[in-house]
Amino acid sequence: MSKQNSAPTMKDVAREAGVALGTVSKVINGIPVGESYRVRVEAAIEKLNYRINSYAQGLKSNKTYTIAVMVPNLVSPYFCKVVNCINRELAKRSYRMLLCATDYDPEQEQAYVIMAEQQKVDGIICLSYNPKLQVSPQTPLISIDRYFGAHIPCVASDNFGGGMLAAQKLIENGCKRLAFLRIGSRLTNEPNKRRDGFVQACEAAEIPCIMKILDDGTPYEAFEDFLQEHLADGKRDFDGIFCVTDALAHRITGSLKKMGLRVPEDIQVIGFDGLQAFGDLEYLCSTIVQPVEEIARTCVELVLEDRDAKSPSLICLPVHYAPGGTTRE
Amino acid sequence: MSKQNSAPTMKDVAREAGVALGTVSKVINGIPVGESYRVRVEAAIEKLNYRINSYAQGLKSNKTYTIAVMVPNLVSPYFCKVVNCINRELAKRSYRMLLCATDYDPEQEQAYVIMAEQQKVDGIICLSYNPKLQVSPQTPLISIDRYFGAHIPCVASDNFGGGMLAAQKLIENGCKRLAFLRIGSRLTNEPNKRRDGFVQACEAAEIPCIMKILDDGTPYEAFEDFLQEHLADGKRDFDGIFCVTDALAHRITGSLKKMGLRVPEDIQVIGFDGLQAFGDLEYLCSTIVQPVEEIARTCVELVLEDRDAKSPSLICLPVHYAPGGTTRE
DNA sequence: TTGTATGCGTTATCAT
DNA sequence: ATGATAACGCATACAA
Repeated sequence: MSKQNSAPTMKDVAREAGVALGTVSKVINGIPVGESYRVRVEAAIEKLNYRINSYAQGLKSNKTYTIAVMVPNLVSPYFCKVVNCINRELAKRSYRMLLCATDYDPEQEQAYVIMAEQQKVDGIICLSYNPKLQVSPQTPLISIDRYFGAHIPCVASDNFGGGMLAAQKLIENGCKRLAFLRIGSRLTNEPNKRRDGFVQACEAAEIPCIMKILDDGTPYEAFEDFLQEHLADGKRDFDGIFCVTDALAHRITGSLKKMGLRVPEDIQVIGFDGLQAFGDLEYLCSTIVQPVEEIARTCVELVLEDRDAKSPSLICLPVHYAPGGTTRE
Repeated sequence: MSKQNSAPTMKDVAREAGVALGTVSKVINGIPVGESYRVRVEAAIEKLNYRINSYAQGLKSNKTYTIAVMVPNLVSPYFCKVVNCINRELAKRSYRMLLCATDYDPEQEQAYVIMAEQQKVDGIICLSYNPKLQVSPQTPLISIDRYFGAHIPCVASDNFGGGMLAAQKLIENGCKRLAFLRIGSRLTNEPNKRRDGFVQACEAAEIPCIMKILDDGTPYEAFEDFLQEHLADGKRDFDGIFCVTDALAHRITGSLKKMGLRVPEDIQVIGFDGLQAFGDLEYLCSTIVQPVEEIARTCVELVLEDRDAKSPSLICLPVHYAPGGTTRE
């Protein structure tokens, strides 16, 4: 199915209306013209079903009303939610969204950046942990969850505070010894602060805390070994677990049940993200909820902001706790 | 953050390399030029960090290498998976994707179509049940899951076959009386055929079958009343349920458990879609799996296909069954 | 207030 | 093989 040619242009409209090209342009852009002219032009537009050519417009005005949004994929519900919210915020402002799914591949990320630059997007919102990402400074760039440098605003949840909150909630609910579980990129990024907050709150409460941190790519089974080691045969090295994401909390809860442990009666589990079944039903586990709508709104506001207004380099938005059945409330 | 001006143009490259504009264009487009010229031009491109301007290119060539993809949202995991797969297929072919989330709102859908036309996209892939959607015939359009007419190719799963398969599997697993549950748009669309296939297979096997079909917007509780009515106090009007989607199967399973019924021991449940937890873990329920990758690939192939090659008006792709713990295997 | 002419960055046609 | 030049569709400065 290839495109048919010959969509009507402004010139066609002008001829149809019997006016000059410039007049048509003025009508379209809301610049006052004589009433009778306006009516004729509008009629011609209607009659020919004229649509302005954004490519000609963009070429001329050097403004494309398009933002590129880069995420690893649309498999993880968190990324989906981020993209969904950003899409809404952009649509509100009549901006278009170019979606770039990178599959965590630095080469694809870089390729998408080049594409976006060629495409003359008005900005890029990117969720990437690739420290070597090169973006020419001409293109406004907003990062989610990773701090690239003072010149690139980063928007994130209050990961540190969220980690603290997780520890506090577990302790409130009666836990005496805690564990922190994480798998993911070892690269510095904002979500890594979840651990720091968690540890600090444990220390403040004088509650012991064990860590198990796996590098990306390690098979999940390593966690099951860890659980066996600390919880098998009635051993209880800890009675509360904070998982770095809801996805991990979900799998860990499954493993615990397979071991014959009851959640939340024997062990309580808290995740992070605030994911819901099918995006809008119950929480998958007790969790620290990220303010995704606010993150999206902030990113969009920043990326569209006038460059002169110097943006903050890091914005952390508040999280909250939501019970989801894996803690004793 | 507004864009800085003055990205280098072909003219700058030509000046830097000391050649004519046309020569630069040829180098970029792989048209043979003298070796020494090529080298100089490439060096200049590198030095200036030149990026071709897609807007100028698109204006000139009337080809934008952009496809608009319209879905209701990125909340439902099924839509996310569709978008994810289409994105991959487009990226493979160096096409860009303009994402349009419509929220099921016909006005937004129509607005997005107009936007896409202005944007001179090379085609639209749309998942919409809006029967009144107007798309000018110049823009190649492919529909997912809804048949609009012979001139608009529709790509869908074999919903009828999937419905049959669901009945067959329930019967194979020992069910004697079945039920079909559905909620959603009453408008004619491909997924409605799931019921027809299910009914036909029940009739062929001489198995009785009860339906409960709710209009969009009806509160979910109507299903719980239905279940009470037919299954409370040891009554067993049916022992197998086919739900029109995994999302519904998930909720129904929860309701059954709340009623004290065991799944799959007392009642077996099959859904439709093939959704997995976090997009890549276990199935949420026993299910008829849609071939989303193939659907995506087919849509992309069709939308990019030469218009002269007259496309089929309906393509149904085969589904398969996957056990997911809500049936007795 | 209306119309004309020029240029945005690229491609393609045409002489050279 | 290379370089000058004319479109593509729109916006705008400027002339009428």
